[in-house]
Amino acid sequence: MAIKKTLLEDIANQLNVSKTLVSMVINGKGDSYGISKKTQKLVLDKAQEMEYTPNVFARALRTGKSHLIALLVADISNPFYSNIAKHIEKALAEKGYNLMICSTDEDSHKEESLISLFAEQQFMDGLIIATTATSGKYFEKDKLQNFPIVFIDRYLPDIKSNYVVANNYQGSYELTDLLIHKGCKNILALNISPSHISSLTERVKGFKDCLTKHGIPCTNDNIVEISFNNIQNEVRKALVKALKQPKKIDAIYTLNNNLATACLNVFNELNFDAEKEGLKFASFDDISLFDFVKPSIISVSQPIEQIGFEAANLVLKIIDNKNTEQNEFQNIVLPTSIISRL
Amino acid sequence: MAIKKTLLEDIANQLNVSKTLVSMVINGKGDSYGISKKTQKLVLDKAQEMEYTPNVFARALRTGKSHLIALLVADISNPFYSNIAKHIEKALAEKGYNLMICSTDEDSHKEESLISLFAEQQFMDGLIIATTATSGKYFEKDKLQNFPIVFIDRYLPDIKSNYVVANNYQGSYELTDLLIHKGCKNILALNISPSHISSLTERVKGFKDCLTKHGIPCTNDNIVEISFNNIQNEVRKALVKALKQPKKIDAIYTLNNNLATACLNVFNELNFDAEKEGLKFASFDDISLFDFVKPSIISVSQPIEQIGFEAANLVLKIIDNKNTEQNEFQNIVLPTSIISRL
DNA sequence: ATAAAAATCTAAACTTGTTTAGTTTTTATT
DNA sequence: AATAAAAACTAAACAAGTTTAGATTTTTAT
Repeated sequence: MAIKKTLLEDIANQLNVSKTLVSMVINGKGDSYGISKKTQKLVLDKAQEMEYTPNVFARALRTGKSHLIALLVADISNPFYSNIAKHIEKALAEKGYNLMICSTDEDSHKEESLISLFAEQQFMDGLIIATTATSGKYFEKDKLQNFPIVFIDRYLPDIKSNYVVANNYQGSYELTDLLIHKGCKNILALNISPSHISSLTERVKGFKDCLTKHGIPCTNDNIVEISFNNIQNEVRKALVKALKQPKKIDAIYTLNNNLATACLNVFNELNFDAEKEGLKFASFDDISLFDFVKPSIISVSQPIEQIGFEAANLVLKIIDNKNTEQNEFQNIVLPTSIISRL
Repeated sequence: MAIKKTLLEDIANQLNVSKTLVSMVINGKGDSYGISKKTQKLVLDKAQEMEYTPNVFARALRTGKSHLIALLVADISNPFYSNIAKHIEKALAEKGYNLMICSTDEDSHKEESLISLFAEQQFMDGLIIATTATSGKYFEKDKLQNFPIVFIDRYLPDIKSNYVVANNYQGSYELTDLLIHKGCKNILALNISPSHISSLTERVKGFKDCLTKHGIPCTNDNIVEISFNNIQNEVRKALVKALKQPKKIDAIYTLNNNLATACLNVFNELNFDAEKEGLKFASFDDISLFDFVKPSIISVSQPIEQIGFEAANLVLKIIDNKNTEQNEFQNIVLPTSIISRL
């Protein structure tokens, strides 16, 4: 029924040569191993004729290289991650690597078991990860020491590592600055938990520092934390509470795109017209559809294409350098831009 | 430097048993091979202690099963696909399978070379694909005959296959019907090319059939085709042309979400207020942010979660049935729903 | 105590490539 | 023509598991 796959040996038998020779030629090492041009052509032609495709597993088993890179993110349906994924995939494909994408659901146990599956026993040649880990402890285990890992979006401040991130502090600072210049004095920031991840702590810091610089006090009421697994309900509760406080808030700043969407939903539910109420709406992370959303959204746009490109190339570079035992960590911080829409 | 990985043999040596035995126990076949409970516990404990993880490649090479499923879509950054991907991944993970996602960019050459890489030599145990192929010819080649493939979103009418799709005809018909009931008489539909794919032809058919039923003529001017690689420019051209036609259009219906976004962009560019102009805006594919977009969008929402779930389970079912040579193709067509937002 | 039966375990083959260490063939040199 | 050097090629080991066929050991029955 199923057609038998062509093996190296089948080609070798047809041509009366050794499978060693066939392997060498197929891998483009014919010249360096001194295989005559004539024989090389014979092999290549026969391989094509028999539609030979190498068995990925046999090759990976022997060479220890799978040409697979894993991408671990909290949620591949988040446009921020799916767009990064697209650009990573593209950059990797150009170098003959394939990408394997998995979601961790912001669950560090799931993250660890995926890393264990992928990194140990060299299933993957490398890993690009938006980690949900609290600390770098897990990444310090012996078995991961020599494994190429590039952190994106978030890094772990307590360990040295390779990472590619946006300048979250700067972006958040600038956005806050813009709001203040537009006259906002009582901004409600919505943060998401787990909030220990670096991108969020830096956004919070940028927000607070900017308020401080402008002499605006920042109380506990100014930053509310929403849990990842119950966004919609908690945002509703937070907004309802904030909107009926005596000291009127004049801006809402959501610290990522999930929160922004949840906020918009609540506005709809409550039939709340932010623009009419003189409330500015701002968010970290830009989505293309934000251009058409009401109320208009002031946002911080991350250099998504560049993050993907840099991450892909960095992980490949580390893989190449693996033998040379170079141990210098690369930290790439990319600038964000404000999209003001006003 | 790098810590040596634990092998089956290491465990066997430590316990003075054969690696055969260790393999059996680790794979949960201890009982069926009559390994004593005591020995099983010893092995399991030692494996845990030594942090054993099997080499995926050696296992896959010997068993011919990788526990990997590939998902091929045109563009993983399209929210429709990334959301499906998320649900597929979830359903597969529950059964111990991992998902590998790749983009084809609507390029059938890229699609074929990925399929060749994945399907031949059993790199993947199965494939879920939103194909960009024009015909089923490629999928009829001998080497793919016994390979588990599930088509999603689009199927190929000229071959028998397993597929999970939304009822594109019905959804499009209902949407058109709604527009007509709202008084629209001259609807401009924007289609995307390559337009041969089944989801689009059926949406077009639903659109046309509904017009016909209502006695509304459908001319060439009513359906404009936009090419995937130049969406923004071509949509602009099409809209500019349509808007200055003598016979005023009273609705725009984009046949997928990419076109909807492009349209919105053009509205912005032209400073065109569709609602003020009495123009209804409708689209196949719903995105959550559509809830907040101006102009408001009438849309057809596909059962994304269900598509993902069904596709994942179908491919696993085919894999299970592979031995039993069952050859009945499953065709799952799921209902859509209209989101009217008016 | 001993044969038969049941329980427990293992040596070696096998999966399909890549690589090492070498052999055979051809060409060049004296 | 004999020898050295270069060119072209190959046998066998190897990667790390799984599986087959069979070997021990233990238990049961007489």
